[in-house]
Amino acid sequence: MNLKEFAARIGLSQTTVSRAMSGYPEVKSETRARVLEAAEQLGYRPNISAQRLATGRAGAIGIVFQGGGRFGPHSSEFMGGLSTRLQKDGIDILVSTVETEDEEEAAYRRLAASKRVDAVIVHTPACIDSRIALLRTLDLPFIVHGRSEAQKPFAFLDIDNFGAIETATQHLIDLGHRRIALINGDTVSTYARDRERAYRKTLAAHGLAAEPSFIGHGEFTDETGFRLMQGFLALPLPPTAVIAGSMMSALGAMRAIRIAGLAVGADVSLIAHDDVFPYLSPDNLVPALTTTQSPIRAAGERIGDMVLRLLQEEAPESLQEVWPVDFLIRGSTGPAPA
Amino acid sequence: MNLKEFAARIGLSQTTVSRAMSGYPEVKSETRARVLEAAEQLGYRPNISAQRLATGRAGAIGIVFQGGGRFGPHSSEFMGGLSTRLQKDGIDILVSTVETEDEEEAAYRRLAASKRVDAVIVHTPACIDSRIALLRTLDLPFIVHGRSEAQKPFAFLDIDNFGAIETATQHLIDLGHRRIALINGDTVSTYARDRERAYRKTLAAHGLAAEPSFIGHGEFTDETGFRLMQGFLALPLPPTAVIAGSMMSALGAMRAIRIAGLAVGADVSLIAHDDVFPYLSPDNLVPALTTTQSPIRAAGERIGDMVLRLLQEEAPESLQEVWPVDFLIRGSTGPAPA
DNA sequence: CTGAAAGCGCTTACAG
DNA sequence: CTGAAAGCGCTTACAG
Repeated sequence: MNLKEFAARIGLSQTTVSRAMSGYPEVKSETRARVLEAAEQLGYRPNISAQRLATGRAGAIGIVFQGGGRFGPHSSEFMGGLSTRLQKDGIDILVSTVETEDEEEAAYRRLAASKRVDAVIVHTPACIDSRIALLRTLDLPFIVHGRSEAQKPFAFLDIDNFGAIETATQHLIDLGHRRIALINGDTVSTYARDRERAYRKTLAAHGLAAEPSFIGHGEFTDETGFRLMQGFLALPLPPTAVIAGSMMSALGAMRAIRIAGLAVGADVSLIAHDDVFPYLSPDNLVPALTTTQSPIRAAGERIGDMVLRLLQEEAPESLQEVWPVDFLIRGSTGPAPA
Repeated sequence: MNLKEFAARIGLSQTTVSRAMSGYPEVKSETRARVLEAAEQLGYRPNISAQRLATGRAGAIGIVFQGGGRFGPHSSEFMGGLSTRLQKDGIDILVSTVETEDEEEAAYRRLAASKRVDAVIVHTPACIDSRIALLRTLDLPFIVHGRSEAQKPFAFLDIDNFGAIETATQHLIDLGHRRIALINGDTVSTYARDRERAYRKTLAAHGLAAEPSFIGHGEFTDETGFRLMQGFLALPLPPTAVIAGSMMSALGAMRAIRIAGLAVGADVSLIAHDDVFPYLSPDNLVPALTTTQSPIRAAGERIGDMVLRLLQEEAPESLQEVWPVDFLIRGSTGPAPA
C-alpha cells in the first residue's frame, strides 16, 4: 500500500498523512493519532526510497573495511555498539569490504556520488590519512574512530592510547622491570604510534633505552603474538615483561612463555590492552591478565550518537572525544625476577 | 550532477544515457563507450534512491543480529565473506541489531513494508522457526544460513553438523574412549540439535549411553567452555574426551583441563569445531587442536551468490546446499588413558 | 538505435 | 490546521 491509497482509505490528503507520520508539529494531535493508528492497523509504511529521493537524505551511514583481515573481533564489537545506537533513530548501516587502499577510495567516491549514505565512519587512521582529505573533497561528512593529523578540525573519538601504555610501562618499571618489550599493531596507524611514543617516553624518563629488538609489529592475532614473543625469548638477554596490543596477541604471548618453560607473572610479566570481548575475558586466563581496558562496543555506540549529531549540522570541533583507559592489575604482572 | 544535466552536457537524451549506463543491449556500442567515459570524466553516478524508486528494487539485502551476544567472531567472518561477494554486484548489506525475538520480527516487518531490502538472510534457525513463516507472509525473499523444518522448500546453506560430530565421536570411540562429553551451543537451534543427535547416535551404535551430565550447553565463549569443563572434571567419573562446539569453547576447556593438572591429549582428548578464524588457529595451540572444520567466511560468500540468484527469480528448491565438514587430526586427541 | 513523456512514492513550499 | 500540486532523479513502455 502506498501513500495515495492509504490517504484515500482514511479520508485525508497525502500531505496531512505525510506530516502526521513524520512528526510535524502543525497537525492536530487527534489527527496524528488517527493516522498513526490506521498505519499500524493497515500496515502502511512509507517507501524508503521515495522518502530518500524526496528529502535528499539517504538515511544511512557507511563503513568500509579493508580486507578480511580488518573485519575481525574488534570490528564486530564496534559494529554491535554502532548498530544498537543507530537502530534507535532508524539509520541504516552500509557495510562495504574492499581489498586495497585504491578500492577503499573508490568505495567512498561511489557512496558519495550515488548519495547512498549521509556520512561515513573512518577507522584505524594513519597519522596522515589520505581518506580524510578525500572525504573533504567529496563533501561527505565523516567521523574518525581514532585520531589523525589535519589542518582543519574534524569529528573523532579516540581512546587515550598514550596514557594507557604510559601507565602500563610505568607499572612495570615500578615493579623493577628493566627489560620491557612491546607487541604493537602496524607501523602507520596513529594508535600504534601513540602507544610506541608512550612506551619510549616512559622508558626514557627512567633512563632506560628502548631496544629495537624489543619492539614487534603485526596483526592482532594469536599467531603474531606467539611468533613475536618467541623472538623476544630467543634474545641473549630476553625481556622480563611484555605489553601486548590486544587480547589475541596476549594469548599467543602466553603460549610462547609457557612453551619456553617460564611462568607468566613470575618469570615474565604480561600486560595486554583489552577492548572487552564478551567471549574472552582477561579474568578467566591463568593467571588472570593485567590489562589496560576500554570497551570498543561503547565507543561504537558513542560514535553512533556523534554521527547523528553531525548530521544535524553540529560543528565537527564540538564532536571530539578522547576517552581515558582503565588499568586493571591482575595476576600476570609481578616483581621483576632477581 | 544529475541525469538531466549530464545528458544535456553530452548531447544525448536521458533515455539513452540511462540505457547506456545500465548495460542495456539496444544502445550502439560506441554511444555506450562515449557515455561511460563521460560519466567517469565528469563524475556522474545515478542517484541510488531515484534508481530504486523507479525500479522498485532496493539494491540491498538485510541481516538482523539478535543482541550483542550473537554479533561475535562468527558473525564477522560470515559478514566478511558475504560482503566481499555482494560488493561485486553493487548490492548493499543492511545490518540491524535487536534485543528480543519480538524486535527481530518487527525489524523484518519494517524492512519489508518500507521496501528497504530485496531479501534477508536468516541465521541460526531453530528446528521450527517462526521467522520463516513470517517472511513468507511478508513476501520477503530469504535465505537461511542453517536448516529448519518447513512444509514448503526454501533456500538454505548449511554445513553437515551431523556428519561432523558423528566423525568426531567415532574417532574418539576408535581411540578407546568410553566417557565422552559434549559442549554444545544453545538447546533450540537446528545445528545444536543435529550435533547432539549425531553424538547420541554414534555412542548408541557402540552400546554407549549418553550421560546427561556429559552434555553441556551455552554460548560459544571461553568462559562457558571453562565452566562446563570444570563441571565435567568434578564428576565422580569424569570424561576422558570432550567435543567442543567452537574454538572459543575449546580455549576455555583447555584451560580447565590444565588447571586440574591434566594434560590435553594424554589425560583428556579434545576435539573442537573450527569455523576458521584468521586470528586463532588450532595449529597454534599447545597441543595443536584436532578439529572438524568448515570456513564460515566461505559460507558467507556462497550465500551472497545464492541471494543474487534468488533475486533473479531462481527457484528456492534449487538453492539448497549442505557442505561437508573436514576432519583434521592433530595433537589434542590420543588413546584413552588406561 | 534513439527520444519524449509518464510514472515510481514520497515531501514540502505555497495557498487557504 | 489541511490540501492541491510541483518536484526529487531515475527507468521504461511506447513510438519512431
